[in-house]
Amino acid sequence: MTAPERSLRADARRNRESVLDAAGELFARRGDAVQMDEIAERAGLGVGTLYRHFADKQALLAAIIGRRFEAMTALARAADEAEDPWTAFETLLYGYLESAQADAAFRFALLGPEEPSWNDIVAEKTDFSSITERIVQRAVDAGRLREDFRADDFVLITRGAMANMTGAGGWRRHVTLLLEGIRGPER
Amino acid sequence: MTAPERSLRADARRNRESVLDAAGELFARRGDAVQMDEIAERAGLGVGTLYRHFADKQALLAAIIGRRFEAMTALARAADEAEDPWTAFETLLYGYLESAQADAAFRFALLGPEEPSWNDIVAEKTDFSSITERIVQRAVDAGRLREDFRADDFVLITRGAMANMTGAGGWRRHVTLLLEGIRGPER
DNA sequence: CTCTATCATGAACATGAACTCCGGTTCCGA
DNA sequence: TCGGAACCGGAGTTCATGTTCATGATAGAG
Repeated sequence: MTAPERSLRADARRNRESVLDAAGELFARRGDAVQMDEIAERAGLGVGTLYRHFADKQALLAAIIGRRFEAMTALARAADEAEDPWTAFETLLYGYLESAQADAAFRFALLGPEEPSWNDIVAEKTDFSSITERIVQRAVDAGRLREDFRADDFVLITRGAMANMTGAGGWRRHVTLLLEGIRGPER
Repeated sequence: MTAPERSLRADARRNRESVLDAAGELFARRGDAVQMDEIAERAGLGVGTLYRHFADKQALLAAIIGRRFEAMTALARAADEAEDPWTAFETLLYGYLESAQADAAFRFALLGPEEPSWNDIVAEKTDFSSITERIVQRAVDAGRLREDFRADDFVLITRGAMANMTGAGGWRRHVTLLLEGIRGPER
């Protein structure tokens, strides 16, 4: 994901961070629609500098999304700490969705029609998938999720909720409706 | 919706239809991404002719989406014929979603982040909303939908399912998960 | 302090897609 | 059959954005 090799001049490293921060904030707020000049301005740099650090817009976006996925992985790991399986699941689900709500670029990347890869890239770069699988399995084993619930279903409901994030906070309602169909035999 | 006024010359009317057909098919397949030249070529016309009939791309898109919404309204009306409330609801839901699956432009229009209006425009131009409300209410009254289910929730689950239409047929699974949380006290 | 490899800058360029324009064509009523 | 209003075509214009590159600045080792 545009790896920052070793020994970068101090100013260069600083600028790189500025770009990442500016892009992160703008992408989060307005998704892919922000333009390079805008990011440069907000970072207090010239456009050329952006291109010194990232090959093109796509690469910059990828870096940002990658960053978010790392945060998601940390979040999943934390959720997995909970001893109660249902708590773990709920923590993961709501944590994921609240993060998604705050990041339009992330949502668009996952909801867009041209996403052949993101979920796959994630699988290679992080162990988000495997942690999610474990959490789901724990909840299933405890009878808190229907028996046939799979990690793929997590993606499904996640996408569904994200699709309801424009406008009011309808996604919580969506999740509520889902939860009551998701719960297993116990309780 | 770019109303076809009275007395249009025969060739003009014919061409208008060609444009609508071509645009409908292309938009359905690839969404907003198709370009005007492409539509013109497929319709066997010059771009100029497109612009004679539709002010801009947006207007053309609006005409297409409007068309689909009329079809949706017919579908809802038909569903409402069923005497069993649950059958009516299911017919509407699956009919809606199957249509949506066949029309990418429609999906993008509803899922896109810049949709302040579509659902509102629909309310003004068709009575899709009111029919849906009636069908939902019938199902609620019969105890087939949870008591607090509202027409807004229909939009919610519909959006959720549409968000799962890229890739495999995951949307059916999504609906299944939802249904089992949607069903009311009876049965 | 010096020197140079590294970095920054932003006007200029490249690209692509929506839209316009007007000479040529066709329809249709009388 | 004829006149002219309505219509068509598609090359060219416009505009918006991503990307480059020649020039100037600077960090930081020696």
